[in-house]
Amino acid sequence: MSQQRHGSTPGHVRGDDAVQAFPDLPEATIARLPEYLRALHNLGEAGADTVSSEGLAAAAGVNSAKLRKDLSHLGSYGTRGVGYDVTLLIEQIEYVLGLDQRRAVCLVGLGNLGHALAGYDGFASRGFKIVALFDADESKVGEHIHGLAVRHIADLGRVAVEEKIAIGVIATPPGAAQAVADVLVDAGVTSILNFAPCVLSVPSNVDVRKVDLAIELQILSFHEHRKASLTALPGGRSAATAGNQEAVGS
Amino acid sequence: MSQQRHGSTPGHVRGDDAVQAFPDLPEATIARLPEYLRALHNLGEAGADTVSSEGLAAAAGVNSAKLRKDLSHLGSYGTRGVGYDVTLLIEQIEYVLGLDQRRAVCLVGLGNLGHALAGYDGFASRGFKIVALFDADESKVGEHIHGLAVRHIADLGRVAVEEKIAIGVIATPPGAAQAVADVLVDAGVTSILNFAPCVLSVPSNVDVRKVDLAIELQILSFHEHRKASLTALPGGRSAATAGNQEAVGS
DNA sequence: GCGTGTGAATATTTTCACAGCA
DNA sequence: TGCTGTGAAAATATTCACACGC
Repeated sequence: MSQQRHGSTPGHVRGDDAVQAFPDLPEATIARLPEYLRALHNLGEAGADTVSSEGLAAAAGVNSAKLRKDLSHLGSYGTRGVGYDVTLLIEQIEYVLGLDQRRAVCLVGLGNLGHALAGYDGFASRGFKIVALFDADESKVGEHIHGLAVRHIADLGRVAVEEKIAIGVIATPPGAAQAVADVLVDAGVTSILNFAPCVLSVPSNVDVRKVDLAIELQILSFHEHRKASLTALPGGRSAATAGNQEAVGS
Repeated sequence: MSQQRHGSTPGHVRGDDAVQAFPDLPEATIARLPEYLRALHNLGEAGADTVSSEGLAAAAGVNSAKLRKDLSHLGSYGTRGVGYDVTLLIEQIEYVLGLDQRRAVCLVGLGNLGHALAGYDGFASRGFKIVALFDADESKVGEHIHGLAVRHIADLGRVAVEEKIAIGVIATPPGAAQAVADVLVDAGVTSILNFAPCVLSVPSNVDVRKVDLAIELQILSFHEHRKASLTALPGGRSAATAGNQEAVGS
């Protein structure tokens, strides 16, 4: 789902400069670590000191085998017969995700969505700080949104360097997104979260993740369509298909 | 990334009531179809009648082999030596995704994010119509947002049935999300898009997709962290790792 | 010749099932 | 005994490379 491949030189030629700061985690595992982290924080706040793979898996909505395999990639932080130490595991995952250092984020495009993102608590509370807002619309420049002044996009390059921006969030219309990405890249930003429904072209050292709300709905639409066609079938399996989240609501 | 598994009874026992309305498409393929569709619409508007797998792949940010394999699951809609007919392929993908019928969507939770979603053009323009807004906050009820009145969440069940809601979008705080999901499920809604950072527990016939903005940033943070640790290495590979989007920005 | 459609090869991810440690 | 950590097996997904039809 990530748009990038990472790690290891081609052909599996490794083991040379082997003392790598990171075990190279499977991409699928990385994508789940934040969910484990959130679940652990919940459990911690609820007063749990330790949690079993079964319990954490339920809280994170995965099955326990997958969770254990994922965590085993980080090393051994569990105790057999007991479970995982909540605090220790939080620290460990935060370290791996690089959340021990708070990263500066800038947000470009303050339309509907940009406004909402600027005010989204979840960023601040989970290791990120929005330090600058940009828009191309002169009439928006100077406006204060959730305590931050909107700057003109022409200042993006300079400010990105000054403020040591680590991640750029693009919430512009699709037509403007590539130009914004180019400016971010020129300013040395190597991670981009793109909400614009378009493909961005960036150098190979830059990571792009894309969130497209309409795509999510379209995927759901497919499943609706399919469910409808199944129930209409002769031997239809009573409308229910197999499998689902293992979780038991918090 | 989907939280559900779909299709086919366990153990691959199929071929009985085999005349299925759908080829059972791989989940990974389904997740990419909306992106192909968007790219095709762009190409169509730009005046293209046909497009090669190479061209469409570039516009969608994937490689051409993957694209051809994906499309081959839908059937044969290309012409060897020529490419794909843009209009025909659009129709075909829209049919498979069930976008030929416009689906009714309701949105629950009109905080920051909910507001933005209520006004998001991308929904209307890509096959969906928001037909109702709900919030638990009495002071918000009655307020008009982008032409729709906010209703009290107590009406959700009734309205969902009346309006034949196909998809529920949850943009409430995490503490309220499970209760909202329960109401949606009771009202017969079988597809949920969840923006609340929590796991939802639902029956197996209900599909849940989750979008968590902070998780996306945390995944990027991991890659930042790793890139930083690589450049600090002795034999570090010049900061650039392998592979990236094949796309050339529109 | 060009570019789709596809079988075969590879890579990745998930799941199983159980050995081993507290 | 209970639960982690992990090899091995199964299932999915991606990539290769080329036969085939326009």
